[in-house]
Amino acid sequence: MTSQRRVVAEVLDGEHVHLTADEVHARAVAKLPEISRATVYNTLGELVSLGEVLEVATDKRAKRYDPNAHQPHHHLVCARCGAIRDVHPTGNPLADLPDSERFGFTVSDVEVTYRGVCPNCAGG
Amino acid sequence: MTSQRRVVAEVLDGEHVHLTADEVHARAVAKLPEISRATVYNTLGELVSLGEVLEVATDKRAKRYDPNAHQPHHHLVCARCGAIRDVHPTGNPLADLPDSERFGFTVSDVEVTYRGVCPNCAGG
DNA sequence: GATTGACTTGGACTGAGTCCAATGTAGGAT
DNA sequence: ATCCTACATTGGACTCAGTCCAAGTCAATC
Repeated sequence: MTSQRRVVAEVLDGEHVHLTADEVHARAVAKLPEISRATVYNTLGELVSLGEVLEVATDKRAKRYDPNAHQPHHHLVCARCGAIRDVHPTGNPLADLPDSERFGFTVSDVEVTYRGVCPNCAGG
Repeated sequence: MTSQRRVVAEVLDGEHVHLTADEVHARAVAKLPEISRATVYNTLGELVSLGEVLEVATDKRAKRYDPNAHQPHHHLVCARCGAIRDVHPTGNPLADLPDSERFGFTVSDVEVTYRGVCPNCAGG
């Protein structure tokens, strides 16, 4: 493990962060001025492969990186400001997909994104 | 309504299509050779605003446009080849999000994406 | 101290999408 | 039928996120 990778891992440390790659890069630069974007992308890619970090694509702009990979959860996104909260719905959506709706697929994963308006945006 | 818009609407006609904007453009060009990409994007954007077509962002590449907007449904995506099927799970995931997990948001919508491997990719 | 191989760098490149000024056109007014 | 005008279309430049690659760096090994 190199100093660059350590810095990227440190940036992602913390529970409720959902940073874009560029935001990760910006924060990494603050700690290690000459780290490059390419290295940040490489390291994020490795962390994702290792299962340490999740990619979330809640908006259609940049992917976000979610360090809370070990507790399964879904996301609630504000349609106005883009704020993201981790949420834990009851029930298991995988169980809600009957065999007749699986078309022979081996279904392994489900991703749920709730959309709405956050109190800040609603209040203003 | 102009001929360009008619052509875009025609391309999207059909139940189980999930085309990217470029694919829509390619098919539109086959019917109306000089239609531009910008017009295809404009028209798709309007159809989305009108609620006639849904944007789906199942992979991290191009958005796809789903003309099946009037029957609520979710998507099942093959992790290998990207094939997309419309699915209709039982249950209502909105009801599965308790108030305590809404953080004051006004939640209006939920999007569920199942991932797995399709029979083609599994068999090969 | 030289070799090695993995890691990093920066810049060029790609793909998807947006923006904008110039041009074209549908369809109502005359 | 012709004219007008507001709106639609065009194409090209631009942005943004991300990938690729050749060259450079570094640490551990021989």
